[in-house]
Amino acid sequence: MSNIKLSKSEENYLKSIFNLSEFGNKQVSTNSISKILNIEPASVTDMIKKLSKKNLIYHEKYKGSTISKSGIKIALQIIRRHRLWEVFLHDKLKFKWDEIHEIAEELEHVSSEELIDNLDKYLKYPKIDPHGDPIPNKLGEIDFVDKISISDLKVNEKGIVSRIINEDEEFFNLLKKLNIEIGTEIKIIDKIEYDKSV
Amino acid sequence: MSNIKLSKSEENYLKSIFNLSEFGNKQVSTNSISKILNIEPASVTDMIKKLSKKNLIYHEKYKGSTISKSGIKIALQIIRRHRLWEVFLHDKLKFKWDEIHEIAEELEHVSSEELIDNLDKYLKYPKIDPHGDPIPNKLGEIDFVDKISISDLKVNEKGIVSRIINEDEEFFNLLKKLNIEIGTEIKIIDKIEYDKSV
DNA sequence: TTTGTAATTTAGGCAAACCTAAAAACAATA
DNA sequence: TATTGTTTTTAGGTTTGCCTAAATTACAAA
Repeated sequence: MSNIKLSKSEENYLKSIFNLSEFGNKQVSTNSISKILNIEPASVTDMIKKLSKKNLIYHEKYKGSTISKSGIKIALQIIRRHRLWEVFLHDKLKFKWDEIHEIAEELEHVSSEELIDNLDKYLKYPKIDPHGDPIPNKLGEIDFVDKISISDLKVNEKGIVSRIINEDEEFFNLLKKLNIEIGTEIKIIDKIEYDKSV
Repeated sequence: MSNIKLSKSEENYLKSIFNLSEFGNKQVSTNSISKILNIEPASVTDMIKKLSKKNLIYHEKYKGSTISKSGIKIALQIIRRHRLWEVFLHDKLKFKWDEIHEIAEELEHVSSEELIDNLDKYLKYPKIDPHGDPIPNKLGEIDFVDKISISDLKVNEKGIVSRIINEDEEFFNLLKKLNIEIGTEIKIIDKIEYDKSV
């Protein structure tokens, strides 16, 4: 069951809805999907109808959308593919960690299960991707690791960068200039309210 | 110039036209494209118009199509991607050589030049793919190797299988049963006219 | 040279995934 | 509660890549 091949678009919507919903717990507004995918709200409504008909999400008119169990399952597989490809691109093809996202965004839609399983094996079943994000296994299970946000660290406390969430280019460049990568030990020197400095 | 991103469809047409044209030398009929791509002739005509407008092929109404220089260039790049991915799938991910074609068919459309260059490097610049077909380099140049067709071998002559052209499943299965792979030494025992036996 | 058939093109349609403009529902607050 | 502003949906288009049916052209055989 649930082996209906989805289009690239459908996959991207599902992934976004999953991400916005915080593991399927929150209702997601049409507007937020629109913003994240850079697609007009009217078009988002179209796709919401389509995904609803396939029971991948539930939709309450004018209220918002919730991702279903089977929707979550699929979203986790897409995320799994994405992150495995990121590991490959970074570890094997020697791409910088700030160049891999875009390419993985394409590769994640190549939909051979055998391909992903063999890739997983080849990479020795990695648990996190080069950004420090956990990689779901074949069953969609995620190995969580204790982590706190840098903005929750207090002044003078130390930590090790294990995950970089913000994905815009400016931020990437800032980190690059500061030589900050996954594994780098950092120490909070000062904090600006509504922000944080390192 | 010529850096207009092509759609998956356009790429597939271009690749087929190139293959049918024998390196751009022959005119290709609408019908032959239709058959190879499993798309109705009327639709092929549509796409021919589109590719003509982009100067990737020349078309004489009711006569046939010829691939242009820039068309060939692009086709070779697609073939390069396809064959590099096949090497990866076979050598690294340990797919059987008869499973790789279909997956490479998808991967070849992921259009990052840097990705392909890094993959090429990672695979140590292979010259042939697991089927024995030559892999064009970054510039589209191909390293030819002397080869003759098995049907041109005479009775009792020996040869080494270096390339398997026929791509349908039945034929794959036959070769598998006979344990024939790239590199296998074969000897012609008998010949049936209009066919060949090993 | 005519004619019949096969190949090709034209014409008109459809689904997917977008869009803009306008209507409807909801929410916030005066 | 009435009004205003924001979100969401509906309605109607567009492009891409396909389809079927019908018309046109090419070509070979009588």
